[in-house]
Amino acid sequence: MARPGARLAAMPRAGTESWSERAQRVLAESHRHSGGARRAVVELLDSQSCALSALEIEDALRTGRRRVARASIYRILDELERLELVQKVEVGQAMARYEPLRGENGHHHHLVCDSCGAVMPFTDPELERAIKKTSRRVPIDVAVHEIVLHGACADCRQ
Amino acid sequence: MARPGARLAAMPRAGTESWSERAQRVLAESHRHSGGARRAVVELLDSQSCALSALEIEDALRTGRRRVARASIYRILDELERLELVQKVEVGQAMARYEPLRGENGHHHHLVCDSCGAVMPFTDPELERAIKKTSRRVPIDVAVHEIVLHGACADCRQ
DNA sequence: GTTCCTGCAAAAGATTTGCAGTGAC
DNA sequence: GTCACTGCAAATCTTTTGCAGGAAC
Repeated sequence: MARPGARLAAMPRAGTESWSERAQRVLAESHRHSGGARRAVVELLDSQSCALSALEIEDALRTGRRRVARASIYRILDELERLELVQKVEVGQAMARYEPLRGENGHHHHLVCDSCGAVMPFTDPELERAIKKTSRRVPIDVAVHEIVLHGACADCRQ
Repeated sequence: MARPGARLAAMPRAGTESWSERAQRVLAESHRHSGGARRAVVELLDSQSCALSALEIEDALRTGRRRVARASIYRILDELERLELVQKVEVGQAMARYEPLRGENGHHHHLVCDSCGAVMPFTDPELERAIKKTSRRVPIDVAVHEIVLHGACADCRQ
């Protein structure tokens, strides 16, 4: 998984760097060459507020910035995950979603409407405290946690 | 020797029936015919303490009770999910897992070792209270919640 | 010139679907 | 006998891999 040092390298410097800038920097530090596909994916991810699937990224890039091959998207997302720049989120839709890891501030969890498939972010400090406490007493070294609430959204409820 | 309750056990009522019995009953109520594949899957699920993937179920049934076709397993799991007898659990291993919904008592969440892939159940009443409170204030009608803690298990930590 | 990104195509793995045979009623 | 459950095979969908061409250094 994560390489030793990757976590430190991913730490924001002065707190002034945007996620996109930090991602570009960390990528540059761990690669010899730097191509356009990675930049396109990073910039797209940074412009989103919530998780995207690989196929949504392919679609968005095809009609937008710069076409990027599907295989490259998967490879880039894999790399970003290894560097702890994005988190893979599974919300039970038969495909993975990916979103930037922006540190404490951007940390959130997900609501999923099982009817229309909408995915929305939410935050809750109290829940966060509870889960941190739980993480200390379970028999694994918890690196990340994921909470998904499933139900019917306002539009689908009626 | 007289077994107190034996008669009751033979005539299950709402609060005393096992998950397997309830599942069989609900299935019978919503189907015209009843075949052996469904029974085999339900009994296998009932004998497990944690979530199984469709392919693990196929494997376990092939070497055990009764061979069941993969397509049938997926159809049966789908049906059990629709009837709210099982919950589909996504822990980020590129395949779905399924486990019986046993109500308050059996309710639990999951620890996943990202290194070896092990999946373990855990419970936490305080976390449960926190999540119930959260569920009331989010913009969807929460039906089920899912918490997954990722990390390294004791064996993989070294 | 060398290295390594990237795109393309094929492969792999999980899940779904179509259809025919068998078993339940 | 009829209808529905089940098995088999093929199709679909997401993700991964192998390889060759081209871009970055």
